[in-house]
Order: sequence, then structure tokens, then C-alpha cells
Amino acid sequence: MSKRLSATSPRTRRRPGRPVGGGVVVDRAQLLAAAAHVIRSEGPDATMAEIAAAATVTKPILYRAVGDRRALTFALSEVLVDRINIAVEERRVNATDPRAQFEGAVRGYLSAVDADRNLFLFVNGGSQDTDVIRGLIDRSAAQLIELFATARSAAGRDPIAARTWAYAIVGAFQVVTLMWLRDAYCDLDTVADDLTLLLWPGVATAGS
Amino acid sequence: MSKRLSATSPRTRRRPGRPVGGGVVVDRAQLLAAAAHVIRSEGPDATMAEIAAAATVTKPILYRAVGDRRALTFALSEVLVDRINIAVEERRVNATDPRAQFEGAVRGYLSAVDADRNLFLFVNGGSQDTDVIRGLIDRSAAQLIELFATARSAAGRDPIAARTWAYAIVGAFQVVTLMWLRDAYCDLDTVADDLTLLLWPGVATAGS
DNA sequence: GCTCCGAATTTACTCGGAGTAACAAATGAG
DNA sequence: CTCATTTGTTACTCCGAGTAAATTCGGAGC
Repeated sequence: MSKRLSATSPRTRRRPGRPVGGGVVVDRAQLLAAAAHVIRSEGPDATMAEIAAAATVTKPILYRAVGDRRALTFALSEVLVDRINIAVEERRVNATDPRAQFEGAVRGYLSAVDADRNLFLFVNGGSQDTDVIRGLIDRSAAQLIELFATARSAAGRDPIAARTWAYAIVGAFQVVTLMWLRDAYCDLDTVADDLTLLLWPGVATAGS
Repeated sequence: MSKRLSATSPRTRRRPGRPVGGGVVVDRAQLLAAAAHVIRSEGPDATMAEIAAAATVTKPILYRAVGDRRALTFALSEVLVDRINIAVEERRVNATDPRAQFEGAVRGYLSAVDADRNLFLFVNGGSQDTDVIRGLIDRSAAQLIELFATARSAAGRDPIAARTWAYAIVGAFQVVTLMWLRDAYCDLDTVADDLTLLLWPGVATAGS
């Protein structure tokens, strides 16, 4: 990142200086929160300058604290995925039988993304770099992979299938959500029902 | 100042406009073919200037013939989707029972994309504009939507589910393919098997 | 045959955004 | 007081998309 320039012999090591002139201490987390806020209000195609300005900060500060746009997107994808996971868990634990759990998870995902459309769109389309998309997918798929892999291993079968299944589910969710957000071709419950109808049979038998 | 002349040889300081009558008529299809070619060889992050140069054409010509980058991406997505559909059909007709047809289609999709990785990556990540992605998805999903909708209508049920199902399948394929292309975490047949395992049960029952 | 007009093209530009280098301000140690 | 170090800001470069102005040639009119 930053290249420290060594001018002369470091006679004395100094503590990091304090902010100048009563400035606000800018923290990576604060910057991310501000970025999420401006994206939510201004839309998914916010520029780095806009994000910096919204955090009452200048661009180099943003860059030093968060990194470049890829890093920002990546970090915000963490935020979004965490939020989605919370919503999914909330819905899932309220159901007893597995299929209802799955359907609850679908609903939780959809409503979480619906509440954060712009962040979803930013994270999904914000970068032409596929590395970012890949990171987001991996993060989204992490639990699913683990879940499937343990089930699969317990059944004494090849756990490599877990990755494919997790990716497939993540992809299905992503695309359905994207199209649904843009077209609103039906209501949330219908989407959740149909998605469950399509995916649940496979998921139910996937562990075996 | 501008130093654009430095790259060109001073001998051929200028190549004036070529005769219109005997010259090469540049056609939209030719430009698209050239674009596909350069993307395949140079990679998915080819610039418009590179594409134009590869077609032995200047940028304004490219822009007049095919439109801006979004239009180019859209057109190339047509090319890719058509190619995929051909491969899918080829594999599908060689199978008799429905499940084998589905699995064949999966294999056809994967091998077609594998043969055109760069084009796939260009089309998928080439634009930060979600409209392009949306168009690609709609195009990919068109047959699936129709297929599901007729099956669904024949069963006397709501055909709106067809869209969700088609989007889900397209998304599952897209993401699985993206991750598989980048990581090569297993071979094609394994991916096809696992994808079929996950999706087929739902697809088989989806019409009813 | 010569000149001028229109169509197609190329050069050279603008515009916008990502990312960064150079500069200024301020602070604590010696 | 002075200087080194850190922090923040201005102003820049770079690069690529998209386009406007300039240029040349084929062909029509004189």
C-alpha cells in the first residue's frame, strides 16, 4: 500500500500523530458505513469522489483507509452478506421442518436484498472485475459449501459437489433477485414459493 | 501536449481515405466477428480501440456500425448464447429420457462456454451497467421461460413461475460456470453431474 | 477536362472517473 | 525553537469511452 519513505536515520521513533485541527478521526468502519449510506441513498453508481464527499473526507483518505474500488466493493459485500445471513437465520429458525426452513431462508434473503436494493446492485454490478464478483460469491457460498460438504461427507460421498451446489444456489438467487428487483414481475412471496419449488427437491436429496 | 504521432512511423504519416468503390465494405457482422476474435485471443478486457484496431477499422466506424460498448456487449451476448444453444441442442437430442436430456444440455452448456471462456467473461463482466446483464439473462432465459410456461399452462397453473425458474437456472449456470472457469476445481463431467443432481429433481416436477 | 459537393473516414479532441504524487499544515520530541 | 513525521488537501496523471471537427476521395455539374 503506502510506501514509507525513510529520509534519515530514525533516531527517535514517534507515535502516530493525532488528527490536525480538531479533525474527525476517520475509521475504516465509519467510511464503509458512510459509503453504504450514500450508495443506499444516491444509487448504485456512486463514484469514489461522491463516496468520499459523503463521508466528509477527501479521496486520498478514503483510498488509504479502504483501498481502491475493488476493496471497497469487497468490503461492502461483506456488509451485505452479513446482513443477508442474519435475515436468513431469523426466518429459518422460525420453521421446524426442513422444507419450511429452506423456504424461510429464501424469504429472508429476498427481503434483506429488497431492503438494500442499491447496495445489492452496487456490489453486483459495481465492478467489471470478475475477481470482485468471485469474492462475493465465495463469501455468499461459504456457509452453503460447509453445510453441503458436511452432509455429503457424512453420507460418505464426494464433498466436492458441495461447491457446485453452493455456487448454483447462490447464482440462482442472485439472478432471480436481480431480475425481480428491476422488473418486479411478481411479489416476494410468489418468487420465494417458486424458487423453493424448483430448488428444494434437489436440495433435499443433495446430501445423499 | 499530445504525442499521438509518436507511435506511428513518420513514413506513413497519413493514409488517406481509401476508395469507396473497391474498398472493403465493413459490415456489422464482420465487426462483431472481429470483436469476438480479438476478445477470444486478447482476453475479456479488450478496449474499444483494440477491438476497432483488430478489425482494421477506426473507432468511429465501429461506433457507427455497432453502437457503444453496451450494444457491442449485447450483440456479442447474442453470438455466445446462440452458440451455447446450438451446443445444448446437439447434446440434448442424443438423449432419450428427459433426465439424460437435461444432463446433456448441462454438458453442452459447459463445453460451449469452456470453448469460449473469454467471450463468456467479456459478456458477463464487461459492463457495469446492469441493463446489459439483464439483457443477456433475458436472452439466455427466453427458451427456458417459454418451455416452462407452456408446461405450466398445460398443467393449468400459473405460468408466472416460469420466469423465476428460468432465471434461477440461468443464474445457477452462470455462477457455477464462472467459478469453474476460474478455479477449475474439478472436471467438466463432475460439474455437470452435480448440477444435474441438484437441479433435475426440481425441473422434473416443475411443470406440475 | 476541371471544379465543386457529398459521403465516408480519420485525426484529434472532450469528458469523466480511478488512482496518486506533490504540497501544506500541524504536532510532539529534543 | 526546530525538525522530522504524520495527516490531510489540492491538483495532477492516466486511461478509456464516446464524439466533433477536419480531410480525402468518388462522382455530378459546367
